[in-house]
Amino acid sequence: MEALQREIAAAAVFEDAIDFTPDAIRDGEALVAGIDQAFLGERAVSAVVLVRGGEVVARAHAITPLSMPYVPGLLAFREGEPIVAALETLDVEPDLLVFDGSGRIHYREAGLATHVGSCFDAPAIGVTKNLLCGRPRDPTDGLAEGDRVAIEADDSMTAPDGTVVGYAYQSRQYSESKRINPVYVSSGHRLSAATALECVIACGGEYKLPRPTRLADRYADELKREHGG
DNA sequence: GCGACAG
DNA sequence: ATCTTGTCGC
Repeated sequence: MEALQREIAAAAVFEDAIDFTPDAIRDGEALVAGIDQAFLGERAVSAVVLVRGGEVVARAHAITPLSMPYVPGLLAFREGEPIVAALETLDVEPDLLVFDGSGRIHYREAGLATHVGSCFDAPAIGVTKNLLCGRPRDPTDGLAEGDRVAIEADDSMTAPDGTVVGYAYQSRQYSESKRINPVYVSSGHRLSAATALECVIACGGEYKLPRPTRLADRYADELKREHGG
């Protein structure tokens, strides 16, 4: 599986190859898909929420059996197929896919966002609440809202040491006493690290996670309740 | 052997 | 991710 990830990484494009801009996302000229999952025993509940100009345009989901356990570094093999099942029920093509998982911030530069984005050859971004690997260029605690810190490749990764593979982004910061952790943003496919971050910022949101991801998160919970849990 | 690890 | 009540703060 590691070998396959290296192939996927080789096919992935970590440069801008998109036909929209972050501003287009703000202006409602781009369709963004937020993707997340919840679990029901040995079944995955995959949720997709399509957002345009901050408004929900459509939702799609799929409940499928899981074939693999969770293994750090191999998340795409567990969640990839279930997510594809949900994406296939869409009747429109999103301009951008935003995943709840890493993109290039991955040992072999092949996180969930890279894996699925590359398969669909669609622009993709990975957003996580915890850092899988890589090293922040500067301390990430105590950042102010809007701050960003580059994440560089470390020796646990195949990318050349020091390569900027993503960013820690302080999307929210309420008070200074009880601090919130930043989110980690990385390109999955057809985006540079910097543009991926700009796209996430353009997605907006009132919470820590970008709006599309947050909405998919809640939709997944809603589905989970409906189907027992 | 020790450390470290998305969801 | 998931199991889970109350609770502190804006």
